[in-house]
Amino acid sequence: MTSLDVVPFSITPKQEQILQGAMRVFLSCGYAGTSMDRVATEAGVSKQTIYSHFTNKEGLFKALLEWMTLSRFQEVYDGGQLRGEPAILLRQVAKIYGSKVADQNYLCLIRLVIAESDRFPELAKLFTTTVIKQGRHLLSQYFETHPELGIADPEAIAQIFFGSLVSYMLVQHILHGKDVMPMDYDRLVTSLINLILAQSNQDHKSGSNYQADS
Amino acid sequence: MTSLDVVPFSITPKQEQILQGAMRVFLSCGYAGTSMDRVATEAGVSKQTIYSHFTNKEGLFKALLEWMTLSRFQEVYDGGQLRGEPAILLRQVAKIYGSKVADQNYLCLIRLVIAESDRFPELAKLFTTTVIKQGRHLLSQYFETHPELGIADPEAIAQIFFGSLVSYMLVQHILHGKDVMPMDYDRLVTSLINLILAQSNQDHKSGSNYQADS
DNA sequence: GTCTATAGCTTGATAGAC
DNA sequence: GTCTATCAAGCTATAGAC
Repeated sequence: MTSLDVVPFSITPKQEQILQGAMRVFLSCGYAGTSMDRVATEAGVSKQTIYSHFTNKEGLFKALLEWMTLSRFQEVYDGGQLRGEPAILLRQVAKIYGSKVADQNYLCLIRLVIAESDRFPELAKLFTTTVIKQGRHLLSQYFETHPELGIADPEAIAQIFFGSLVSYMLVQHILHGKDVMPMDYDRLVTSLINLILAQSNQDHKSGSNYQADS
Repeated sequence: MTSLDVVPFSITPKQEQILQGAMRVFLSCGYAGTSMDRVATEAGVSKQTIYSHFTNKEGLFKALLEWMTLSRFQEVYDGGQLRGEPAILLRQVAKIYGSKVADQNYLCLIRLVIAESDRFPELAKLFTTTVIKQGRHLLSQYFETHPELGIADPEAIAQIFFGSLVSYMLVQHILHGKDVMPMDYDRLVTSLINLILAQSNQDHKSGSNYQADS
């Protein structure tokens, strides 16, 4: 029923031509706001050509988002395990993340995935699994192999790390936070790294600072 | 030109009836996916009645989002300054935030604001200013009045705090992360609070842990 | 103020020539 | 495989009765 689990992407030149056009329209107009006529014009093909390669509007949309999600992030996460000095590595990860995500096309992809997350939940899950889960897992593993950092819950801290970066991009660049509450990216990253690395400078009385009340 | 700066909201019963219907349709179908016929049916009025109260589809949409944004969050932020023991207060803020935002209608509002942030940037700015900026400011002020916490950059830490919560809600509930990478809210909040409060347990050699490389 | 009826246009999808 | 031509359905917005 769905081709999301295993995706052997082989794209013909014609299909890529169509997807490039579809990308321009879908990313700026959304799913409902995009007309197949407009896609045909933008891609430089006739409408029927689109329908012969992709079943219908829904099929074209799914193919586009799978294509963008997978092709974009396999170039980031193919490095395997993370290595290096904590302070330098964390800053490097934040820098790579910032430069990859701050790209206009990529921000629009995120916005579109969010916008259609109810109509196309499988695409949202694909995005979450491919992009966010893998990032969290890699960083979590790094924390686990560096017990000297004194991190009690690596998975949660990794989620906080990426979550802070995600919400920064979302609020600053998509929700126009840069106009009404600007904040320098380096400044945020610096505070974030100091926060995490400060764990290793104290005696580890883990969990002594709070009392859960549930 | 825009009525976003000062919003003296006085809604007649008829207008509220229309907005209630419009809310149901817009929140689940998006802007382009919503038809005025459907709104009319859902609200139990005729189409022309809508056009006589709100100029056009765009006017109805703007009025709806302003109404929802402002009415929802004045009940959260009217408490003024934050007070109390840090560990307890931070957990309380996270709890209130979690219960307010985890609401289905509110998640849909966020999704809609993000989805239309390019077509309606003013609405995105209103949302950012009303919801996120105010929260960050209140928490930042709290940190400033509690120097014993050893927080070097209150504004950045406040952004990290709310950013972690925002991205949790976004990834878990909107992007279906709860299905592919579940994480307990309390677990995240606990790690987050420990991270922030750990600053006070170490000697404050601020900025000694990293080296900026820009 | 609120309704019904409809104008004028665009939509997703298809048929048939080449 | 790719094109032009076309269909039925749905769209925003308005006109005019009451």
